[in-house]
Amino acid sequence: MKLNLAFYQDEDVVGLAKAFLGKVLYTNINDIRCAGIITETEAYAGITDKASHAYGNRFTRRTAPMYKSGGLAYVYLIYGIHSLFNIVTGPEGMPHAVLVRSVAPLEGVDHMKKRRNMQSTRDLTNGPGKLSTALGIHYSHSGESLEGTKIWIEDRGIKPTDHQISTGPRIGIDYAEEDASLPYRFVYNHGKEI
DNA sequence: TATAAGATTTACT
DNA sequence: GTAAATCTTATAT
Repeated sequence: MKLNLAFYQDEDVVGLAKAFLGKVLYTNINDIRCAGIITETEAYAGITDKASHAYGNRFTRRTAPMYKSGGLAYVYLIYGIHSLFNIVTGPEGMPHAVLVRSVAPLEGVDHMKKRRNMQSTRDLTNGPGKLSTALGIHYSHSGESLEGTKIWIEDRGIKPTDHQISTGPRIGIDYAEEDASLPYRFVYNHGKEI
């Protein structure tokens, strides 16, 4: 039930960011298997998006995976401390990516707690740096294929309804000027009946 | 080589 | 609510 490559290679990165809500992110790192339901995403739309690392067709060793065809991980270090996990989408040469900001713990919860040095599941994976730590994702995994055995995404039949999804501007990108207010952030209000 | 700044989290006041 | 932690990357000398 892994998502196939065609799913990732859609050109509509904003639509895809929404479509990833409810999908399940799996990792199998150091022989430890963990999974979480994706509950918050942000779209980063290629070379025209001032919030994107690939804005203005900027190509560096860090951003190189974004330019490949969809279905890879783009992971980078922020503030010297946290690895942030992104899904590379779109066809080759079009540097679209979807940042996973939050997941709900599903499998391997004890291992996640251990990695995060926590006792309860509260706030275990509700932030981009937190979920990477919990799932064992490190910036050295950047460029890793999502068709491989370390990191992948499955459809487990969880489908948020429209009234369970909230939309809003992206977080922490004040530098992006007018693009900072674009409604590219999607939240799955999972477990709540509104 | 040097410098500034960051898709954040956590601990402290 | 405010600030410190911490280091790679991008950009400039």
